[in-house]
Amino acid sequence: MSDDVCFLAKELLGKLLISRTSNGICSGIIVETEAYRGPDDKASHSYLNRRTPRNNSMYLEGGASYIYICYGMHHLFNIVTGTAGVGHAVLIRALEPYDGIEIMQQRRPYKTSSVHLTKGPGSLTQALGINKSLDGTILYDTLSPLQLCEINQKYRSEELGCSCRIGVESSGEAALYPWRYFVKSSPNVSAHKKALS
DNA sequence: AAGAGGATGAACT
DNA sequence: GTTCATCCTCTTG
Repeated sequence: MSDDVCFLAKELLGKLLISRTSNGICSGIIVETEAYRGPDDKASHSYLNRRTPRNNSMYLEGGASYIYICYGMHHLFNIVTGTAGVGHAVLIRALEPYDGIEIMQQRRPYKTSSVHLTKGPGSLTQALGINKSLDGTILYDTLSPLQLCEINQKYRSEELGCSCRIGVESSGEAALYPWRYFVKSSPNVSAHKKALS
């Protein structure tokens, strides 16, 4: 279906993201995502199938990670969803801390409450120790430093919301696409347009 | 070679 | 709600 990456962005809510580093294991439940849909989405780095050294891993087979640096200082973590050569990806915007919370707190330089620990795309990567060296990682391998995992967390459709995406105002019509998905009740979801559904 | 702008977060008013 | 830290990446010349 043409809305595949959007469908998957919603499906990823409730999945567990696990990070394994020399500091230990920690994980969080995905509660906020955004879909970026390949060549026809002006807000996507893969708009018009553009290829640069930065976005190369967006064109990997689905199940890989795409990690890049935003504003020169924040690492943003995406899950590639398309077939090889198609630049579809889902940005992970927020997690609910699940395991290894003390490790995450140690990684966060500011004294943040546990709510803020993994709230926001730049925050969660810092909490899980995600950086560019993990770009292109295969996420379904059980020994991977980054693994996506099914736990039995299901949400009813009325528990989920959607809105337009954050920080893409300059992308014209694409800024209006309702491709941000989130768990309404989660305190870890950014407040931005949380009320829309 | 240079410049503009960016899928942000934290602190402060 | 506003401001600014901070620097990488892409585009243009």
